Amino acid sequence: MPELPEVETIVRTLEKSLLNETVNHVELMYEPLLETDSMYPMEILEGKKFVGFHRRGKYLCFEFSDGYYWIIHLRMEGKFHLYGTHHRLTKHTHLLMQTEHHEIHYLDTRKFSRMAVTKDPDSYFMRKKLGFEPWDTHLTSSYLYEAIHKSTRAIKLILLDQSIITGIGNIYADEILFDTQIHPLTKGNKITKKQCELIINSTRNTLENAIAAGGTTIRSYTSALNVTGRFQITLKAYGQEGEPCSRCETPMVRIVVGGRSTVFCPKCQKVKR
DNA sequence: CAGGATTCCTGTGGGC
DNA sequence: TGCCCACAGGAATCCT
Ligand SMILES: [Zn+2]
Repeated sequence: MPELPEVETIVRTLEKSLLNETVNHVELMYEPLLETDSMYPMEILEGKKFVGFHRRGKYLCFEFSDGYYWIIHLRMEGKFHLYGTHHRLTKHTHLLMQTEHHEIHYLDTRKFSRMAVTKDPDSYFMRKKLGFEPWDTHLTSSYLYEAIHKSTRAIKLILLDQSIITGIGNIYADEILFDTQIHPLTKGNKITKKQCELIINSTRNTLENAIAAGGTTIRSYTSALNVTGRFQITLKAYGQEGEPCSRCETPMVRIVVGGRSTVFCPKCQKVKR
C-alpha cells in the first residue's frame, strides 16, 4: 500500500521524467476512478503542460499550465507505469496519458483509487479534512494530546485517521507503535502527553527513513514506476506475525483492530487500561 | 458528535 | 485451465 513515503517517491520520480512535458492525449478507460464531483473531466488536461509535482498526505498532486491540478489517491494498488514509446495496455490499465516523450499508464487492479481535476486544490483538500503533515510545526505533542485525549478509539485507528496526522497507513502505523512501544489497542484517552511526543518523533523518523529508502515494497505494490523491489526497507512489525521481536525475541502477534490487520510485540507493547 | 459497520473490487492463497 | 471462498485494505457513507 502506498503511504506517504511511497507517494513522495512516486511524485519525485515522475517529476524527473515529466516536468515541462505537454499532454497530447488523455483517455480514462474506467470512468468510476474519476470522482463524480471532479470539477473537470480528464480530457481538459490535453494541451496542458506539467509544471509542478506535489504531495499532500497520501495524495499525488500534479500541477499543469493554466492552473489545472490532477489529484490522485492510489489507495491500495494504484500505480504508474512510464514508457518511452507506445506500450501494450493491460486489463488493469485504466488511464492512458501521452506526452511528447512519454506514455503514462495508470493501473489499479482493485479499482479502489480515485482522482479528480480541479483549479482549486486548497478547497479540494479542505473537503477531504486532512490533518497536519508529519513535519508541520503545528504538529506538537500538545496538539496531538488535545486531539485524542478524550477519544475511546484505539491508538492504532487514531494513527490511521487522516484528519489528525495525514500520511500514515496500516504499515507505518504498526511500525510507529512498535517503535514507541505502545500497544495498538491503547485508547486515545490513555495516551500520555509524553507518548504523544514519542509518537510524533517516531512518525517523523519512520517516514523519513522510508522516504530515504525510496518507500517500502509490499505485496502488489512495487515502486514508483514499473520497477520491482528495488528499494526495500526492513519492517519490524508489519507482516512480522510469528517472527521474533527484534527487541526481545518474543514472537510477534497479529490481531485485527477496526478491521485492520495489526502486528505487535505482546511483551514490548503493553496494554494500558 | 463520536465511533462502529458497511461498501467498493479483485488477485491471492489455503483448503479440499 | 481445478474449484471455492475468505481475506486484504483507505476512505466515503451510512447507522447507532
Ligand atoms: Zn518485544
